[in-house]
Amino acid sequence: MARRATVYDVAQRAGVSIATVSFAFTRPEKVKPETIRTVMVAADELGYVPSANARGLARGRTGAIGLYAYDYVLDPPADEHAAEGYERSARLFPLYADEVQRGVQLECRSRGLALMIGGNRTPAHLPHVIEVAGRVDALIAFAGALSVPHLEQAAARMPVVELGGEVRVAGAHTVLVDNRQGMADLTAHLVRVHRYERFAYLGELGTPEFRARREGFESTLEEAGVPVPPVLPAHPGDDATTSASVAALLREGPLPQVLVCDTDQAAVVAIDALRRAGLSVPGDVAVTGFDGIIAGRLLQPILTTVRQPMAAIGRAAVRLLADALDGAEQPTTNEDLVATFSAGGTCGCD
Amino acid sequence: MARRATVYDVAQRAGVSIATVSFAFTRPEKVKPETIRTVMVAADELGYVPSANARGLARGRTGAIGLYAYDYVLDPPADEHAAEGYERSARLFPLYADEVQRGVQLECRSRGLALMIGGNRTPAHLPHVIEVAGRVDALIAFAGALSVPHLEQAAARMPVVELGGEVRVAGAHTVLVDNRQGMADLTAHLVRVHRYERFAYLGELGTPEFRARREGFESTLEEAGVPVPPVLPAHPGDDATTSASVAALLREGPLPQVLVCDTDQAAVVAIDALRRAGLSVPGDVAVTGFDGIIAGRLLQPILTTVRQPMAAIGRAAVRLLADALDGAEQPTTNEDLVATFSAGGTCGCD
DNA sequence: ATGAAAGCGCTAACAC
DNA sequence: GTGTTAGCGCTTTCAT
Repeated sequence: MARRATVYDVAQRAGVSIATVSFAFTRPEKVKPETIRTVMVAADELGYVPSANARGLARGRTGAIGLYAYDYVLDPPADEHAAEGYERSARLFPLYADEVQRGVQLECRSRGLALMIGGNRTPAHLPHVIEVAGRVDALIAFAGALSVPHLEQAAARMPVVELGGEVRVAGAHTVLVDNRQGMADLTAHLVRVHRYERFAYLGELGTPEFRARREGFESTLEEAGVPVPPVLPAHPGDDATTSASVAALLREGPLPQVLVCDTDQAAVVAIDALRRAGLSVPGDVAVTGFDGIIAGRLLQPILTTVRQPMAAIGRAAVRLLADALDGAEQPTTNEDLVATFSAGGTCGCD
Repeated sequence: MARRATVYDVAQRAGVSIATVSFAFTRPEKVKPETIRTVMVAADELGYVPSANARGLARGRTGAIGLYAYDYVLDPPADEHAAEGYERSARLFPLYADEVQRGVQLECRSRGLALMIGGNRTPAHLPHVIEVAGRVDALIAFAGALSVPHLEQAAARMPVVELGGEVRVAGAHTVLVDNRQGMADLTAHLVRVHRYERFAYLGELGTPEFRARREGFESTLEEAGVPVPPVLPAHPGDDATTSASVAALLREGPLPQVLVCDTDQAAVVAIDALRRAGLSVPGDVAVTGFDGIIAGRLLQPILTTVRQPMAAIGRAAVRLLADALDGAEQPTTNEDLVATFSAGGTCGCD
């Protein structure tokens, strides 16, 4: 590749100083129109492209924001076998994080912000997030994707917003969705409308949002005097575990009346597993999810779930950061969004 | 936000020189283990995060690659009215570019590359792509998203791969899909199996890939001695035009037997428009698409189309760039991928 | 094994 | 309105 043209080259060719070149690009109103034209011509001829690195160094800002997501959001199946089922899995459709990312992209675009999406394989002791943090002015992180210390470290040097979390880390802004209430609404529907009494619960407690969902579930059952089932393991991105949990449920019987899953993804996998086992959903077992991903809307019948405003979450995060970036040192803000119960057919309705 | 700690701070705290700090991070084998430990401790205490900008400046590389997509890929509906229909539109589902982007992300991630997704609102005369180009080591661009001069300008200073194009720009690598053959296969199916003779064609000729599709269509019809219809306008991201073209078709009659669309997105919109007009697809008019997006698989019946290996396209692009980046000055490579005819029900099959 | 010092390309005072 | 110049934080010879 040819050596990149620099301000010096352009300045020389245009017969002006490098400062003038710089001004011509960044503060055209301070430069004589004719001079600007001369500079632009020289720049074009040289194919000059300002170095974002140098600019960022000098300005102390990069003009980009970072997005840090879970690993599993992007990870493809490891082997060929998995890859086969993969084609038919929920992963074919955009999941929660994909939808949120789309919102982030849209908002970044309309604000002229570059978006940096982090990689991995980072040098030894540096957490992956640093890889991203070193090149952006602000950071968006999915709740649970970063340890609290790392979040705090990042928040100490730049605006950070945690997405969908329930924990308010010192210095980090948050975009919250009321997971607890959403799951409570869904559970209440199952108890009051369907009169279910034997529940099973598929999910995990690894992040604040999952815990909030579980809480909404537990508290509603307790209020209704319905026995609270244990948490059977299911992790986003690990469909095998979900299937295994369903298998265990079938093996150990008796079958619950309804299987409440803490993500749509788990619900989709669970329904598939149940149907393969010859059971009807919702005939033999009702199933519910959480998130509102597309795959759920494509099931027959449609998945009963709690819809998160995913794109809005992403947009809100960018908006928060953009404000923090040009506004003064703001107090940490928390944007609250609602999660809406959405009755489909898998809960037994219709 | 607190001032970021720099190498100087770390060096001072650890009682070493900045060079040693730098070495400790980048060439640990050249530094005494004990020194490394001292440095790391100091760095941790200070919450030191290397500045990617400074590093990039000094090294001449950023470690990031850029993705430049069409505007319409990301643009949300402009007004509220549009936003309403939006919910029901194909845009709900990932389109061609989204699927390709996913492939790009996956591959970047597994290679430890940061991915920069460009914004807009760029200073006057600089094309948007420059905004991205200034911050990355290599660039991926969708065919037609950039003018040839811009592509060449970018290619002069960094590895560039053009996605899905048919034109081989000087210095740019390409990932090609045989659009011509794909469309020829589809058209042949319509001619031989269904014996259609009255065709309509919805699409555009604005990019090499679209032109290639049209060529595959035309040549197949010509060989079969079937009259070649004109191109009725339909542009990705502009569903209104597509609907208008369908309306014109209905108004001006007689109805063709089959409507060949050069994208799935156009096909989905066209089918919707036809059905709203009280027509049956494929009963009254058969319709076909091109791309293989998810939305097409969800139609009743399934959309007949030509499937592009979208994720594979994205991955191939990154692979190409990564090779170019660490390999020597390579000749421009062209990766060829196939587009597979996929018979659904909208062509009249079943 | 470690330190000194010269850039990398650009911005932003501050002069003129 | 334009030029001079001192950094921005890091890498990287070249000495030591």
